[in-house]
Amino acid sequence: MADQRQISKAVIARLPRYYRYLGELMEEGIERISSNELSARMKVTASQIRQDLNNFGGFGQQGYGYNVKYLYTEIARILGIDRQHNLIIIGAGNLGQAIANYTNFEKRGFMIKGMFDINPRLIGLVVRGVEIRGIDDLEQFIVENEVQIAALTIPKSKAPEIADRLVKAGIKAIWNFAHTDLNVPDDVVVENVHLSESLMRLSYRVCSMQDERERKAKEKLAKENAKMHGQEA
Amino acid sequence: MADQRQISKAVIARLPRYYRYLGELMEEGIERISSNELSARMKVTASQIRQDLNNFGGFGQQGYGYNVKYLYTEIARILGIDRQHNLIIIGAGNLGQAIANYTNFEKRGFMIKGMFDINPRLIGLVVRGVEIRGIDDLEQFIVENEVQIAALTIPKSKAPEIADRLVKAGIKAIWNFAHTDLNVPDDVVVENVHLSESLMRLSYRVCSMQDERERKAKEKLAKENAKMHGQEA
DNA sequence: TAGATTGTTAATCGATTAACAATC
DNA sequence: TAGATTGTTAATCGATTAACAATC
Repeated sequence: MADQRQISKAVIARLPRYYRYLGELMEEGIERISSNELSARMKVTASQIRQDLNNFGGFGQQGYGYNVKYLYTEIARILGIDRQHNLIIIGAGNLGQAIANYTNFEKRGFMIKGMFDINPRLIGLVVRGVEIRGIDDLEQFIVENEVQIAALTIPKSKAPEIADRLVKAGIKAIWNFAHTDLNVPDDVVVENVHLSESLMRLSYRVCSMQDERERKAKEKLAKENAKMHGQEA
Repeated sequence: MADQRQISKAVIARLPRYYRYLGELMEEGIERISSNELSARMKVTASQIRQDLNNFGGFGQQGYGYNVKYLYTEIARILGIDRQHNLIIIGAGNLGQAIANYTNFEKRGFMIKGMFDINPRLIGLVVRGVEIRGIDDLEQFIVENEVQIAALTIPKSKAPEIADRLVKAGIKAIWNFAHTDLNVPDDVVVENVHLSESLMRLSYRVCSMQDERERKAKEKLAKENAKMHGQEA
């Protein structure tokens, strides 16, 4: 039931993707799937799928494969999305509202209990049934509503201070969209979503793709040139 | 000048973080830094820093360390953020607008040329000087404005169809926020930002932290119990 | 039973860390 | 020059892939 020894970060990172594909299989009405078939769909090796899943126990059956529905619920359990998580959003700008409006989060057990902002013009507004509050009420609200997770969608300048307040108020995890790293105690989880870093990685890949294209084009040209001269000679 | 052999994905993933820290060092007015000092700040090994940077050439100097400003501009060059990238945003909801409103992207050379949506009530609105257009104009706009990158902030149901249109129109990269994987040719870059997967990873980590806490508490209790009985005997 | 496919061990590959000679 | 710190090679560690016996 409890997770045995330390599972590698790479495995955890892949689990949600398995979960997504299993959900799609269920929608397609597929009842069972072999690691080989899933491997073809997901473009990972069948070996990796079996290895990954076996970190948590044997969910398959020799000669049969995996039962889609069973595996789906098991992964949900492993990820902890079969339980309810109370969540607040700090920063009610576009990003905060985007998160508030994504209904699927609630399907996965992430209940948005409140939103907070310092902008007086936003305070009092209601987004998807959730009222935007002033940041002063933060600590009390966290305790009263048993909030475990805070999404931090505020500018980086305010982030460290708010993070400290969240930690002191007993928050268990911070979903950090601020463009900075946070210093928190070891037992507080920080999951970073650094969009600017993601965009830079994309930039790198675009540029190296471009470089490769140019290199190949040059190579081709050189080859053709050599051939031409060969014909002339 | 051109990147030599294939650099590992892990190294690329770390570059933007180096860039961020170097930017902060510059703001603090620090001119030079050793791999050891940087290692302490960033909480990675000095060895890894030197190894990473040396993939792209020797930016440091023995006995001195690294010149912050020089390294900063070199990493910018490697990441390709010293050049201009023309970008469009498809999907002008909260997430699309959040991206449009993040001014730092433009500082890094990402120019938001246009926004698109199917919602007629959004079409014609202007976000940060960028007009929201109907999706019909997509192909023509991409060609006329030499758009290289498209941020896809639309529901997953529409994503594959739009991705196809983008590819046919000659887009070089897709920054994909839709909750699905995209099938594109090998020479089109896809950088995924799957927020729901990020939140599930956070969920896993919160739960296993909780498990660990409980395990430790139980252990402690057992030990204390044993001690008590020892005293009694 | 025979065929299929898992669970799991062993082999390979790649990434990180340690160590140190080169050199500023 | 002596001290500091890089660049780079070697050693270690971890993750992925291959292979196959177990078993449904």
